[in-house]
Amino acid sequence: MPELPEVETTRRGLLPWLQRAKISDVIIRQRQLRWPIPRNLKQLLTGQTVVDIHRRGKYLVFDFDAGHMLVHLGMSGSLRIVDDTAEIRKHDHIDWRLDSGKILRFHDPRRFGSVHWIKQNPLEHPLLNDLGPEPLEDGFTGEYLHARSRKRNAAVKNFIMDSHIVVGVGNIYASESLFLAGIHPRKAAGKVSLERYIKLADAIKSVLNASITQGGTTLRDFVNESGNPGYFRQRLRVYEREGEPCLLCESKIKRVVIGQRASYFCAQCQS
DNA sequence: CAACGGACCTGCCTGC
DNA sequence: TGCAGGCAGGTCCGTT
Repeated sequence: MPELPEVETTRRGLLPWLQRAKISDVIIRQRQLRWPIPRNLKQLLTGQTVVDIHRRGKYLVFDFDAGHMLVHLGMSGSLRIVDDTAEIRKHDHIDWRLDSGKILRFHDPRRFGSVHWIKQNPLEHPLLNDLGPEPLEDGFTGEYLHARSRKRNAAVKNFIMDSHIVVGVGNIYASESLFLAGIHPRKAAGKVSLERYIKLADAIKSVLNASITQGGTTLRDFVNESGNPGYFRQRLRVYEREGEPCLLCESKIKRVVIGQRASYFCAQCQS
């Protein structure tokens, strides 16, 4: 499910409900996610107050006085604010009960999501300390992509989906960005020119920002903190549009598999 | 190192 | 109706 825009949408939606909220209880119904939930999560969090919520790549970082909780939504995860009257559905794995009476509820059918605890600097967590730059921040440029890609033979689509190169670009936005930049997804990363990487970096920023504005993309599972979908799906130019006309040249959008992931592009507009 | 396939899971859709 | 197979917003890990 969630790529950067969906995680950011979740963060923004949760913040007003969670900032300065105190955790009164933690209920864990399923410990086996991508990694087991820390056994002492309940003891760590009960009585703690949420100070702030940040995002690093696709991780949400919840700050408490005692440390930081990291949450990854995997492919199908979502975090919602509900109250006591909401029925507990299948795959509602964790509830964080708040003093306010509200509940933060983690739902994840595929269980690729995860929850972690780190006492000190969250950026030093092994899952975060080697991540690439944030695509919406200044350190992310075409020059950077060009420099990192030299001698790399992998498809440029795989290259920009590598979180050690740049975070937050998943399968949807990789296809969308490459379309905007006019680059064929199979082209070797090391053979893309600086000029085109500058276009690509701009395309990534603009696609991610546009999606955040629409509350993200909902293909199947994604819902925001209120249980509502995102609306960027209607704006997708190539993703899941196989056989439909390219919005620029009207030739048929193609679907191919690159690195075991579906990839969509226009053979006329992308080279 | 870089690249690739497999692994982790469930649900839903298609076709026989 | 049932069942097998394929596919889905991720990403770590082990093997080449």
